[in-house]
Amino acid sequence: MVAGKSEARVSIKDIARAAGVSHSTVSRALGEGMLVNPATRERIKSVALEMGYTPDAAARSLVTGRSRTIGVVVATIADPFVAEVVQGVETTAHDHGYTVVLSGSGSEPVREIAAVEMLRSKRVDGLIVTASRIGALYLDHVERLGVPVVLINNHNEQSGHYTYTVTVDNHHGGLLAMDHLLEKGHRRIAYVTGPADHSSDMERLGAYRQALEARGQTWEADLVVGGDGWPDGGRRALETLMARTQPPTAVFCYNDMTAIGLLRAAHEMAIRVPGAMAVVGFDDISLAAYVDPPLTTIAQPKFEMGQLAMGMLLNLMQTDASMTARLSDQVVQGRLVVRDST
Amino acid sequence: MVAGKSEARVSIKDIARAAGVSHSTVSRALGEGMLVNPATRERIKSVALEMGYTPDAAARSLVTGRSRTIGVVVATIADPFVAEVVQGVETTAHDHGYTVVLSGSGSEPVREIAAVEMLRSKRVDGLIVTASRIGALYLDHVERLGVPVVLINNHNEQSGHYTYTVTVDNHHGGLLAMDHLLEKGHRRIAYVTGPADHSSDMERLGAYRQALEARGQTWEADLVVGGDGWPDGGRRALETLMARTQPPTAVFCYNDMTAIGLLRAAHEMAIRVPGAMAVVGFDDISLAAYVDPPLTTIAQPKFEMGQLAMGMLLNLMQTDASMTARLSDQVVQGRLVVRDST
DNA sequence: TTGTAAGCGTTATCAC
DNA sequence: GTGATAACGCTTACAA
Repeated sequence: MVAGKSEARVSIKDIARAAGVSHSTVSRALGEGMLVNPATRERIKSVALEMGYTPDAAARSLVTGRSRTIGVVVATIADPFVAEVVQGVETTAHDHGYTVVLSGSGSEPVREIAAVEMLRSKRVDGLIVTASRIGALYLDHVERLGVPVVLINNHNEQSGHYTYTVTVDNHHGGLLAMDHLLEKGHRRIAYVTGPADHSSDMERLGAYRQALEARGQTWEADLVVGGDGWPDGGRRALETLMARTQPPTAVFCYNDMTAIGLLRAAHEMAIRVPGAMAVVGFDDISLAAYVDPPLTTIAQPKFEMGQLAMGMLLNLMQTDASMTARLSDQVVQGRLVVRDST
Repeated sequence: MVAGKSEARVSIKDIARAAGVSHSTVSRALGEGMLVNPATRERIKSVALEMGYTPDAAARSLVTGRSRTIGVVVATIADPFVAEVVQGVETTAHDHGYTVVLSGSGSEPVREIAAVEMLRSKRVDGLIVTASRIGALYLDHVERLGVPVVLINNHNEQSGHYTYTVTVDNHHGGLLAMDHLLEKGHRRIAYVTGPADHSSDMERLGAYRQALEARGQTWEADLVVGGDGWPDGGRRALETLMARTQPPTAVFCYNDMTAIGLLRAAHEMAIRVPGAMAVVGFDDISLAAYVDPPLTTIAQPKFEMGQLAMGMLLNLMQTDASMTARLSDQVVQGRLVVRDST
């Protein structure tokens, strides 16, 4: 508690007074590339340190027009996949002097709009969005922020000048999963979907169909059942599947959460995995290795995707907005991780 | 894309010009309780809406001295427990017009200090911290922010005027877990610790010992083994435990992550759970119900704890700093959730 | 190399 | 009820 707990905020002017210079000299001395007498610069710096000075971001932002802040919009941070991506974003942001404003939407349009309005008010320099469904209406709202936007695992249906994407190659990943199952000899394979209208779900489903057709099989509508991206959806999906006249011997799930719920339901219904039913997920969330049996899945480089998204955003933010040399959307590859569920 | 995508930011002055009033009238009209002619207020409001006006938080913050922003410092958002708490914080914050700045420290002191410096610069109005270990040095740094701080699941060793806590009753929770095990007839019960020096770990361990002693048993140092709060720590702990001359028949784990790793190791070592070994965790993370066997655990009201912490912070922030009617630290009770691992 | 002055978008204090 | 005017803390021409 000793000293240092000065009640009053110390400003650049206070330092100027204490160092016997003008406040603009202080500003220059504390800045990077500006020309100041090395001697006075050192003096000013030490005075600043002594007085416990911290620049006021708001004041700086007001004049520079840049906040060194980015917004991150997620459906819910309680989704393990999202959390890992955000960690990648946050780490990279901090390494480059950017601050992250987190905004959960719960997928509710109202909250999403409110969140964007708040970010607009905060004058964020960029935006990273991983909310599950990016409606056209919402994207329009986002575009009006006038700042670069990077979407993670979402298709950029409407190609604005400002929005870019980082996505896992869902088609490739889906093929990896299906080929693995097919190679294991499975012929009746089901697919459990994710949340409706999510582009990554549609692509994974597309790969599912294509893999089947490539083997001369036709996909049966009966074997594609709806999930929601959460364990309960997987549990219900299995119940539906087992009620079919001819249940599948394997199931490819939209994501690990779905697969994990399905695994548990299988256990309760005394369906041996992988003996009676093989299951593969998508994401490779950290707990996938700890369920029983450990889950075979398509690993997404989550942390790296966050880093990549933030890296793109950094580029977009420093690039002169007029220089519209369109960066290319980034696609990363998933990796098949074989564990014991197949 | 139509209209509306005005390149230039529209300010209060632009509205004033368009509405034929002074900028201060606009400010009043847009504000809540100020007296303005109802007619002009409506006119101004509609002009503002039409022009797509959004107030500049930085400018406002500069003059009011409040940023309507709070900082949330976590060790890692990839911890499911943390993520759920943060969700509670974020939801409540947004409901009250506050923005959340997220800062991950990775438990590295350097990053933690850097994070605090950044928050200081951003002039956050308050801080919520769930980083695992709050060293005295760090707390000192935090205190110098001069804003209220709420610690989650951390003891407030150093009682500053500004720091309060929200904690689960670790002792009670630990007793719940132990009593459950004891009632099931277990006599050789082990405890797997969490990260070193974490107050919640020490309290849970304290409860472990007390429960044993209350039954006239002495606790054996051999049965308390070190974990780290993550699955691998649990796995290693079980290996250590099974190497003892007389292994335990039950184990109480610092948290669910630890328990889940231990469960997996048990499976691999062909140790039947709960038959040969009962295990109970702490936290009730969402996946606890999905491992095999579903984990018996002490549920913490994570979301509510986040809400509570944010609620306290809201109080502290609006309360005149001088009015030091010390709010009391909040302690919430855990709940025993019996599943199949015991 | 340094100081003076203007201005970023608000709110707040005065007069009128 | 409304309009000047002065801050808030900073960066950035422009002068000296």
